[in-house]
Amino acid sequence: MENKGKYYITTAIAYTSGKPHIGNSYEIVLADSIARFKRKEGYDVFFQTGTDEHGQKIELKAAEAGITPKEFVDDVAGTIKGLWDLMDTSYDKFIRTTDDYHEKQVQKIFKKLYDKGDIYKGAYEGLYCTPCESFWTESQLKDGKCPDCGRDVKPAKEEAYFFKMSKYADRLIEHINTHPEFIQPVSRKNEMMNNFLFPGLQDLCVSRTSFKWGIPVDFDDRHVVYVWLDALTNYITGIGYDADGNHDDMYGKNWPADLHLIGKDIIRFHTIYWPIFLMALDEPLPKQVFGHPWLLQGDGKMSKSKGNVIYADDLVEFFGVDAVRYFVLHEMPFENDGTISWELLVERINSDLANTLGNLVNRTISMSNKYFGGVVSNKGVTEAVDEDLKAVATGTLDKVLAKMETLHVADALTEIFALFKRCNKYIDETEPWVLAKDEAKADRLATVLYNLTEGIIIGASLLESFLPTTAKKIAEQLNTELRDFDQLKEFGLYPSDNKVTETPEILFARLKEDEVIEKATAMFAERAATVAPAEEAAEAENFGNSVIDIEPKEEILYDDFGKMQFQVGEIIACEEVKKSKKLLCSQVRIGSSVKQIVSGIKQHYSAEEMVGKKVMVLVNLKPATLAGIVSEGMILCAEDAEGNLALMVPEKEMPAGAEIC
RNA sequence: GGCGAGAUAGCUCAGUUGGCUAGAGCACACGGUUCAUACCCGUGGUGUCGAGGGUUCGAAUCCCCCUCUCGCUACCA
Repeated sequence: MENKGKYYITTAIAYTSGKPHIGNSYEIVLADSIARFKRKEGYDVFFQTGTDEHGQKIELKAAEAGITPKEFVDDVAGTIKGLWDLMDTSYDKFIRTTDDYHEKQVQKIFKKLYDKGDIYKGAYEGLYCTPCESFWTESQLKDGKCPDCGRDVKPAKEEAYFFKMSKYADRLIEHINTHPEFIQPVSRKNEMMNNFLFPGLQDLCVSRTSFKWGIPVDFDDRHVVYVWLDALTNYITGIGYDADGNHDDMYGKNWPADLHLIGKDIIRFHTIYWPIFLMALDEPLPKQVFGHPWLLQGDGKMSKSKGNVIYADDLVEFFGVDAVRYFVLHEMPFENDGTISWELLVERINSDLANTLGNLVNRTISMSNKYFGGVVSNKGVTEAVDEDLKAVATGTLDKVLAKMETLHVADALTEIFALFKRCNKYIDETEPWVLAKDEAKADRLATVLYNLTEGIIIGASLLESFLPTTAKKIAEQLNTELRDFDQLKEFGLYPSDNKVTETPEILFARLKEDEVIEKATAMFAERAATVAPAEEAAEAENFGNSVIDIEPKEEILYDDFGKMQFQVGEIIACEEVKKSKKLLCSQVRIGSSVKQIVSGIKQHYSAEEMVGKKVMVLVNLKPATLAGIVSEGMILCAEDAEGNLALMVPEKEMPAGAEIC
């Protein structure tokens, strides 16, 4: 196979806050299939994946578990690597952001950018808006006041490091415009341009002082490096980048990356921040960033306490590795989210893997054994019907190549299965069992079986990148080798008079939907029973007995507190604010008066369930207009790290208007 | 609210620059076949191509408007 040069592909590194579910394990399989395919195309592939192990969330989870953050991430990283291995993925490098060489380079990179002036220490004196909890740069102020609320801004107590994003914005816009392939799918390009680049990039805060579990800024160790700056650089530190220029040869060879494969939720970080960091480092930009869609669970929302979270290892236990690989690859379209459910899994496996492919291999080998003692011979007795089979078999490679070129992996699989379907049809057209009854047709029969065997091995060779184990099994059963791509345009390379296995193994057994669902239901029930008592509190991640730290605010006087009037309010009516996605407009009875209050809680409470609730209200807040509606107060809520809200309600029955003090 | 995408068979979706009786896979029904994992092959849709209007000899495909869904983003007292 000719060498086509290097191909460096990466996945996003997985966040080690917990075991990833199947939707998160999809990416590694997709990347693996692309990596294997590129290798077969003749590229010198380097495939990197790994784990992202710093951040406040991990610090909290470790504390919750009573272990150190490092112990925590060692455990989870081990689990993730185990899953990647279970899925039969052929990564060349598994990087962890706690690896010492990575941490050292991140520190050097931070210093380098600081020395260069792209990172500067927060000059926020007079520029913090307390009510908005936002920092502003001088240029963002309107008439010297907060651009959001128009109030005074004042000196910030917390210092932080910032990255001058705007400095490189024009260059990035230029790059994106001149490289239409850079952001995939293209629809994402518009989102980035319209929402971030055109309105103007704000400088990014790239350090934190509110927690410790991160890479310290070496010249100012009260700060740790922002997790995204830490995580994104894995793509270069993993292949030997050195901030001083003493790169490993691997780096010179592989950078820039050919493809960053990531989830659509982190496209912003990979197509804006990451390219800009690279520009600041004077390094070339990755050639392509593909934000793939998600594989969502169809039958109800996943929840640990319900026990119905599907993990890759569950599916492997039920169906086997290749069946799972096939499903996630096939079910995931290019641009829209895909769905996973037990019903869909059974349907896909039965119709494609068991019926079309497995049965084809099985019936072909069975006939060879039955009619010729397993010997497959090309007797050269061809008929017109053979031509189409041969044309399809030798033409599939180009079709698959074309689909893979644009990363349409699901469509590539469909092309391969079209070949297997064609083989099945060929059996029907040639009717080997009829030929077998006439001894004069023995050579024709042998030729037919030879053609079938050849068609199957061509298909299996194409399938290898996606279902490596299955492809290998087919080759073993046919007693031959899988082929390189440059041998797939020729028909007839299967050695004549070769003998296939006498005992063909069933590749994929047909499944009964109700049995699978019954088994899955039992598994979920058992898991819910064991998980619920112990982990229900911890379930909703950081709820229950976990804790949350927020940025401390300035100390206030009792007088400040005394200025605020809190009362119990009864919601007597509530309706959605049509023009908004998050706002509910409530009529709240407070004593004998009724106030109209708008709250951003539509995603957590429906208008109907709000009615009748007694809630905590800040009543003497200056009225404001939201989405065109006057709001005369504030309904108080608790909020967790994920932004979930809970209304504050009195613990005992209290009348509307009761003072909260 | 801003920007963008989409609404096509029961389900998941294809439908190039407008053109003959609108397609594929799955599911379903019927027929054929028996080598094979009750499998394979064939046949079968009167689908308002989201609603309405317009341009055109002709529109799923172009224009206008409406409804709904989704993504990103803003607001979220």
